[in-house]
Amino acid sequence: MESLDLLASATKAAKNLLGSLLIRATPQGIMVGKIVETEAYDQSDAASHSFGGRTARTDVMFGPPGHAYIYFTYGMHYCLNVVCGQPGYGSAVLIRAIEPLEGIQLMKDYRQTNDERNLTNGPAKLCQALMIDKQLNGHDLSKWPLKLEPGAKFKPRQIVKTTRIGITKDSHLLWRFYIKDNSFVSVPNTPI
DNA sequence: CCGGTGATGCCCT
DNA sequence: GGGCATCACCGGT
Repeated sequence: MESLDLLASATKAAKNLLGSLLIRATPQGIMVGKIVETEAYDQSDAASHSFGGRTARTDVMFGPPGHAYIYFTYGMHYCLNVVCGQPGYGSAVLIRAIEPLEGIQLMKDYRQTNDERNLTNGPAKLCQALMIDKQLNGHDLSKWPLKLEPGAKFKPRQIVKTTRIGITKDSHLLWRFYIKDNSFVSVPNTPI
């Protein structure tokens, strides 16, 4: 996982994570997806959960890189982040969308839909598809049952850099990154 | 296709 | 008690 350079800043790690693979094992089978959309968050940034300091909820964000920070929001949804940066500094990369590669029928079962385009094109949708919830908060992503592995590399011209979704503070920052022309991106062509 | 809105529970002020 | 790193559904176009 060294090649992902997760000790880097959140914005750099967010770009590095594009194309890497998320691999999930459940009793029902294995699922694999390629990360196609990410957002960076760090403690200098008012939109970040780590802004304003370490709390019980955000503790994992301040821990070692390569672990999963999973939070619960809007009373019903989970979202997955990959912790990055130096331990002690609260930063992470939100995984906003993946492209389903393997175990697609299982993802459809967990999502209770047959619409492949709508399976994993959003942070809460991909958690539901991969059966990810708070039980995996703090999990080391080099280990089963949820692994992160390096995958395809993308050139800068293949990566779109734009504003983050669903925030109000520091909303001008261009801290969202996605793979150009990939049909599993949650919100393509955001006007800046 | 698009914008508006209700669901629903936890955390922090 | 307010606000939320969201989603599905609804109605008008």
